[in-house]
Amino acid sequence: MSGVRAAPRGRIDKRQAILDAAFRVFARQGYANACVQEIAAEAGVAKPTVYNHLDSKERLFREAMAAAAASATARNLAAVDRLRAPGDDLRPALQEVARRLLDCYVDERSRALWRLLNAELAAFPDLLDVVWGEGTSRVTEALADRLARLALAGRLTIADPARAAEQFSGLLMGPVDSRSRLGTRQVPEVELDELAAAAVETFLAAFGPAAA
Amino acid sequence: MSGVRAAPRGRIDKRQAILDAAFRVFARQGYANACVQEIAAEAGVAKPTVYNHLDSKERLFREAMAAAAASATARNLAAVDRLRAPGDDLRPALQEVARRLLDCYVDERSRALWRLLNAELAAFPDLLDVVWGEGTSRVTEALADRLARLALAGRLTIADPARAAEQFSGLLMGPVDSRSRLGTRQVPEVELDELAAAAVETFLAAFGPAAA
Amino acid sequence: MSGVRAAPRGRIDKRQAILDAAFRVFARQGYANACVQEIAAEAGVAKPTVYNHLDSKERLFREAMAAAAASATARNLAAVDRLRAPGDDLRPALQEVARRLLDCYVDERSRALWRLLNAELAAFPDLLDVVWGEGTSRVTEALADRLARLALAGRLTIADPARAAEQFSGLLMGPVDSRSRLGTRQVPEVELDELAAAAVETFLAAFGPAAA
Amino acid sequence: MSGVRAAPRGRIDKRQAILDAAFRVFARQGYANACVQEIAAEAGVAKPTVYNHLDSKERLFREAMAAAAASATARNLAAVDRLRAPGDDLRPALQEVARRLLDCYVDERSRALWRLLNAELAAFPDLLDVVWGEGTSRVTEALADRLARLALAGRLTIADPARAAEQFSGLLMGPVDSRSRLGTRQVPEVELDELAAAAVETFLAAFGPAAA
DNA sequence: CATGAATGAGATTTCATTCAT
DNA sequence: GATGAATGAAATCTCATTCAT
Repeated sequence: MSGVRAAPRGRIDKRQAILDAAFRVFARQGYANACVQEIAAEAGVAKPTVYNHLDSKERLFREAMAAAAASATARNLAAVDRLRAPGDDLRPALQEVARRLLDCYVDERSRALWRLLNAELAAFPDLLDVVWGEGTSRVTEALADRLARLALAGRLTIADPARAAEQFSGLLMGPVDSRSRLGTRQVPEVELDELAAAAVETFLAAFGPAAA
Repeated sequence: MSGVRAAPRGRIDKRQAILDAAFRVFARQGYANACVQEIAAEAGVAKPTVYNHLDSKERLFREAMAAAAASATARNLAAVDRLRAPGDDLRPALQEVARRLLDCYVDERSRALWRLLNAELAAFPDLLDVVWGEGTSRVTEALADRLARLALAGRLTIADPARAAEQFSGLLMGPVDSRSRLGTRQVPEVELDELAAAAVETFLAAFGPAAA
Repeated sequence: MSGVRAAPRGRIDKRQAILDAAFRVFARQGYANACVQEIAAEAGVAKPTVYNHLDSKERLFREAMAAAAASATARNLAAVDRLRAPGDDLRPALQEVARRLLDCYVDERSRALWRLLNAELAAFPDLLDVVWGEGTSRVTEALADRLARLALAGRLTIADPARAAEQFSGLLMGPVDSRSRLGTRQVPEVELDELAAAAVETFLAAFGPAAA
Repeated sequence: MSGVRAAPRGRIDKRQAILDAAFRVFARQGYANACVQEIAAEAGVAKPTVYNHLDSKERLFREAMAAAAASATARNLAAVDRLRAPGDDLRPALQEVARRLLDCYVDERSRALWRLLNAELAAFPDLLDVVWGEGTSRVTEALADRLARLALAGRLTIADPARAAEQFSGLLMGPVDSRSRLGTRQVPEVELDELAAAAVETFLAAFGPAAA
């Protein structure tokens, strides 16, 4: 009666609401401790409704993880994409990338995704492909691609772009893990800025144009 | 030494056996999925015996984690200790430390400890103090101490030893996570050697005596 | 004949289709295990449509059973009716009746009806009236009637026709239950012939004209 | 402390109590409708205790059925055994056998066993071997054996003992099913006597020494 | 001290049934 | 009249934990 013969928006929204609720609950409780009851309550539906949309707790978990991974990957790739047009000076571009990647990394949902992936790797080995394969490794590859371009353009001195990309990530993630104590403490913005700057400093010392 | 008013060795041994079994089972199944039954079976005792030694599943988990963390920390500290007497050339010493730390990191029990820590951080926040505080952060501090000494001796150029130590770790852990796909693939020895060499290369480019 | 103020044929057909599907599903799964969902699917309609035609699973069951019972009874009565005009020699007529009753008995749907009746007797005591009262007992009575007529005509020697009819049935059902292992094995036609012949043989030995 | 170091009678008794309760509940409600909760309550134990003794509802059912079948079979065989020493006149011996078999047949537990067997044959095909194969068919064979001996001794005229035994059973079961309306009505003792007598009457007419 | 047996609490999942379209 | 979506109720099974021996 609403004129345009409303598309089944309700169905889509509800499925999405359930997946979102599921991820939140899994993030709080872990897979085994989370109970479907609570997910349903958090999504504002009855328990069987959850089972109408997703067949089982396992499926619920996989789909919620896949969705979270996709979203995290997108943000990471967007950050790396900043290197596409670096401008005259490379350093500020690299720092911006670094800073954005740190933002991704300290993001609540990203941390949760990471924790859950580590936690359930033994029980759900295929998550590795979904979360890591389609996520982290694609980001590293994208970064490696950009670095390779810059090396070709003579703006960096890199023999193995893949390893350079891995080290760039490591220079960010290692310290931020330490400063945030595995994500249990909020790291002030200014400290993140410093982390990014320090990582780029080290990276450029090793791979900058004058290197070697 | 036994015989004369026997020390309760059997009791201690059994307790240790239970804790070992517990860690193995927790590592395989995660905390929530592990059941005390199985731990008892793996330790070769009956279920109530487990409860005689450790009051509850929670306690069992905490103690097993603490023991594993202590052992991992010891290995890490031993690796770092190699920097106490670096020899004339710094590079081989750093490479040896790097290589030993990688060995620690890819170790089965270490990976399990890490997974469990991530997994149960929300449910057992105090694990952070036990595992990270007494473990990882002490290792980083020890490394920072060594680096600071070397800087004072003019053999490295380091403004912030803590950050340098964090970056050193990051240059190792980032790539090895990537190469081992979160520990699900065995990384060949030779590749670990290369990883260590590359990390030290980058580190020295940034913090070597000639740096800046 | 259609077109002109269409009789609600479609409705009737659909109701029948649902009842047929219901009986098939109940036969396969039993009452409690059958689910309305599956019945709807087997009938090619949606679940609420089933509820539009039949108010509840219980009702669905009763009606499906009643329909199956009516159909089985009709076949049985037709078989017995063969005795209405026995011909000169009684034996072949009796054998034909026996043979047809065996056919009814080994029929897939009949066996299912029987199984379901036994299974749900406790839960649906009224099924006894519908299935047995309107079915089996009417058949036995019809048979008794025929036998009584033949006794009156001096062609059989029967004191209690009801009991004779029951024994006639027993002589068929007992052996066929045994040979078919409760209907789980197909009994070859020739074996059914023999069973019929043997039953009639025994029956005539006891109740034949020369008996006494 | 009870002197003779009590054998683990409690365990055995409890298992038996559970199986008994299970059979009673299954008999009342059917397999699917029975719930373990109720079985536990009827046995006077907690639900998990049931699962400690029998792994699953299915297992519970199978064992309860097997036990009931064994007990029923034993009674039936004992009845048939009466033919071992028939005495001078065969008729009273046959009547006694018949009468005892009827007793077995109208027994509450036997009827329940029969109903459950029919009901769950589709879901548990192997019950056929346990209940029928080890039960009904063994009884029929035992009866056939006895009849064959009597035929050899010239006291009966039987070509096919197996079929004779099946018919003997049929002559009892058919009428008693009818009179008891599938076991829902109690048949008076005197009527059972008559049924037995009538069955033997017919049987002897067909297979008595003077037959044919 | 070690253990077999028992249990209270809670988890996943299924299903008959009803709205709103 | 037919259907997709939603739900209340209940069933099986598991597990941490405690007695009694």
